[in-house]
Amino acid sequence: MVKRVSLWNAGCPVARSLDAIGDWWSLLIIRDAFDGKRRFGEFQNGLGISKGVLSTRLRDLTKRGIFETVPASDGSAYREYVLTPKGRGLFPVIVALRQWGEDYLFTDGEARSSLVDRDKRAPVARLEVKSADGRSLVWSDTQVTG
Amino acid sequence: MVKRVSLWNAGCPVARSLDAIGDWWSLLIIRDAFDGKRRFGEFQNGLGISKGVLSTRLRDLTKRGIFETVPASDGSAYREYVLTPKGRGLFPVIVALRQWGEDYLFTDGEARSSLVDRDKRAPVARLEVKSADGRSLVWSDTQVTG
DNA sequence: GAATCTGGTTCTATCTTAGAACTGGATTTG
DNA sequence: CAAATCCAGTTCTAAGATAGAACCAGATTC
Repeated sequence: MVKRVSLWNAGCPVARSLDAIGDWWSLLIIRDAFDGKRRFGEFQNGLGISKGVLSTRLRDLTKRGIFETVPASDGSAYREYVLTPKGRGLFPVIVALRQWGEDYLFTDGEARSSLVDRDKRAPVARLEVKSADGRSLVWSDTQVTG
Repeated sequence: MVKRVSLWNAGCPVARSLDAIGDWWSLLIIRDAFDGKRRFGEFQNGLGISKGVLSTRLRDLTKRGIFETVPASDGSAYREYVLTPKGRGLFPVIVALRQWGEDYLFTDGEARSSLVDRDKRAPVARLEVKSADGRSLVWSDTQVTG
């Protein structure tokens, strides 16, 4: 990500993460990759994003090591975009965003998608922030140091 | 959040969350609120953000119920911005971003801040995505339905 | 009471996104 | 096998978001 105030020098991991993926579209593209999309046209159709923006974002995310391109899985001459391990490391971020949205942005009974465990078909458990020895923590139990 | 393609109608909690907080600055403002900042000037000095953008963002986040304004804690005539329970619900999102950044965006030994448990001073545990019955899940163990 | 601080508002310039047209290679179809 | 269509982009213009500075009025400090 260029241009804007750089958040890189912050010494804060949150700021560095947002420097990499904090534009309007990147996390949605990453979400779609987790949902199985791989082809340029799949991302574009699913998101309703302009092709120019998608192209720029995919290029940047690939440069940052979040995506890589591989030969298309159907044997055609095209290439597909898949998440690297670094990209897959963003799964808790996507889950956290999903759960916050579920809690606060949908009314009871409103139709929405769910994230489930493939085996049991049960919704994934709520994410919990915990201490090293397993206690559940709310934000006021924590502190940023350094 | 106005203007851009609205992500609200998506039926996807991730998209709705990003509709609310997916601009360049909101999560950083929210991070600073978790770090204890309350005053307009504190946010502005800490972030190095233009006052016009900060003003617009704080107003929008307040309208969305993520922040509320309260009388200043020092008894002056000013007001302060504090997170609502809805805003505090974003703590796992901030922690997830922090942990991804720690894992992938800092080199070994590079100085950075840490999130610790106030009591024990130990770093907070890694977030884990789990099934309803407690198994640890990677993204390929999960599926979006609906 | 003057100086300074505070929390904005307003303005211009630059970057990001929206949307459409264009392009050349790949694939499909008749 | 050639024409039609699909695919993955590139390029362009217009509108919105951000960067940065100037301005302003009320609050606070000295």
